[in-house]
Amino acid sequence: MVLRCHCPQSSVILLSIPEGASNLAERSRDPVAPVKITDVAALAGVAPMTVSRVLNTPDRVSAPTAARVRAAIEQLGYMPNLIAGGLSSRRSRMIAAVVPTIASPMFSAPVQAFTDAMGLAGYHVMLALSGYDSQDYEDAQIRAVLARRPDGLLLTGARRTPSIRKLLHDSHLPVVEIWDTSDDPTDVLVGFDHREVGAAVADFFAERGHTNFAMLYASDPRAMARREGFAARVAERGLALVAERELPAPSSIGDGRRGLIGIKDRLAPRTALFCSSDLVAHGAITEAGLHGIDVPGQLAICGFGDFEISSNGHPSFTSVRVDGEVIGRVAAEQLLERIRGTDQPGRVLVPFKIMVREST
Amino acid sequence: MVLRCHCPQSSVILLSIPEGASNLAERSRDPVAPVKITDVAALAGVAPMTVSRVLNTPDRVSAPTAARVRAAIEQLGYMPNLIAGGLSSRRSRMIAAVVPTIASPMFSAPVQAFTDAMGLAGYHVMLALSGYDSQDYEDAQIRAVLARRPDGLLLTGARRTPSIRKLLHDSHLPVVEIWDTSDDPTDVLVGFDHREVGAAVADFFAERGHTNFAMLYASDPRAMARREGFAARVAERGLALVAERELPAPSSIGDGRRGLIGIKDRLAPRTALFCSSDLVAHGAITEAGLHGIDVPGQLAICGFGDFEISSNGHPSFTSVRVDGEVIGRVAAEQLLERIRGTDQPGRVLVPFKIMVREST
DNA sequence: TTGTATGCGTTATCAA
DNA sequence: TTGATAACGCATACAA
Repeated sequence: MVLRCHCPQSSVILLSIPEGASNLAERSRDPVAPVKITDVAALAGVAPMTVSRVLNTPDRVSAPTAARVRAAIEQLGYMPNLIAGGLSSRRSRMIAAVVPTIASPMFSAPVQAFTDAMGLAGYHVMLALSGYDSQDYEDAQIRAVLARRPDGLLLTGARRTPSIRKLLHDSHLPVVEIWDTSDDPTDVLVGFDHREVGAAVADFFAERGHTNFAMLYASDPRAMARREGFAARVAERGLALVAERELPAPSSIGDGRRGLIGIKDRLAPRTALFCSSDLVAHGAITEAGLHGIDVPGQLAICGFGDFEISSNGHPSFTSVRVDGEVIGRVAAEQLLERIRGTDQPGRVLVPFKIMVREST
Repeated sequence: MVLRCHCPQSSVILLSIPEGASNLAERSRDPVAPVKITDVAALAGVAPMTVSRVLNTPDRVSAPTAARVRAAIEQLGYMPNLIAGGLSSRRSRMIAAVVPTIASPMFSAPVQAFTDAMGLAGYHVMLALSGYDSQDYEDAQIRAVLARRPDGLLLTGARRTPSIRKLLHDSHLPVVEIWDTSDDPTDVLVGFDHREVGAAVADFFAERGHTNFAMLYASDPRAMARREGFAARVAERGLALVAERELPAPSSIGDGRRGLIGIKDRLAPRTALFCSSDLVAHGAITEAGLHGIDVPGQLAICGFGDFEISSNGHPSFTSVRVDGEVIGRVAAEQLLERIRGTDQPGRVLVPFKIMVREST
């Protein structure tokens, strides 16, 4: 027997089946009755509520009773049903995380740290990927996860549509927004100002004597905010933005290479280029090398993200460091405090820092 | 007022609160009674069951009734409670994914593709990160997610401890294991044989006339399987493995650099190096350049993963391509078929391919 | 410290 | 096609 794969792009897939291996083929429609709390209670000779207490509030149970209950749990292999518990207690112990993608370190790092930190506190994280294409899709993802009755939400960015904002308000759910800032966040926020980042990079270049600037930026809201801050500061200083180019979001190394090709004829003899991510910067540096453009002599380059490639590649390149892991961990802390009701909503602004390396 | 952050490693965090912004501070302990199915039913003048049918099996409801119900849903902003629905129907419409990390493209790509594909089918994905440190921790993560009563599981690799294997069998849950293969998978499997990969790379090098081999490998089970396949094939051919070094898992570019330093004194004049990931390969190439070791003249290098840096960096380098997105998408397909009961368990072996570039 | 009664919001099942 | 009833498995609230 040969299994068929309905995946159009994967015509190259080889298929096979295990020979005589024992597996779950015999899955029945009538699964073994799973052990429930009443079974444990019966075996331990206590009320179901006592079993529940052993699991949730052990200090309110006497030691000998608890021991009997634990023995029964062990013997039966009891595993509490958190769906039922969640319905009853109205606390799902789940958090929904809505991020554009986890294919970029920009978001995989905070999501990883957030998931780890929430896991330690007994929460599971549901992942919803919103992409970069449409606000409607993000809104739909938020609505969809709300049907799971999460105990809290992690959202990316601080720009919400009015209907989603109203929905979140009415739900009274703790919400942490990351990777951006706003004067009027939905609830808690852990992020930084992307316009400030752009301005800081412009200042950094200007202070090193640059007068000609360029930018390669992805077409996502935050990359565009960095671009605006950069361009505005260049203009304030009366300097020249000689070239810029918008790239797809999220942008890849290849986009950076293509981007550099797109702007290279407009570069001044000594230009300072700000790239909206380290992947773009790496691509731009690679392509510059192939065209004999000297970095940093003719072209100084600053990336964003401080991914490992900026420091451990060769040549190393200057990049704006924002610690995604810290954002994820602090977001978890803040959300947990909101869930426990021990804290007021607020903004946590995380610092960014320009890591100066060989490319500038 | 200044909020304090309890995050020890993040002493550099600046804190502030929004001024006069409207947010969720007024979160009450008695949230607005959420709209439930009975409210919709009352407004539409039907039984709750009819509302449920409009949502879940619309073809079993007459058009006019369905229209009235939909109007009521719209008017009240009703959002079904999937926790309650899950308890009643015994189907949570959630899948748990247990992967070591999403910080590496090795796993973020399949998880992303899997999450997207399952989302289209109405499933949400719960993420559990198992790390690389201990089997016990992975087992604990699997047990923890089972308490959520997922409708299926995505697990990484094909090596399960006996107790987990028994637990999964007894649960009768569809399980898809990815990124490895086994003669005796738990249920469905979408992966490939890492020993074969190692052997194929050894063959590739040998056919190009190499007689001296080296390896840098991460200390995770699959990277070690690639190493075994590589070393075994080198031995079979009667050739020499002149140097190898184990690196932390997951390994970074920096690990690759340090790894190369560790083996460089033992390299033969013409050595073929297999690295367990493209990050390691990139680090090794970078470090080789700094030591004046010519790639590929003195040192030929092959990576694993075919991450973008292998093709779009400079110099480009040879790498083993395995399409993580395809693995994720096919894993979703297979799991959905198992959930629907329309397919038998089996293995899908995805192909790998050596992408030859400038480093060999 | 432990137990009892009740409800969480939905869907399976059967009857009309 | 629609409705009534009874779970689903657990935790809240109160009583003992």
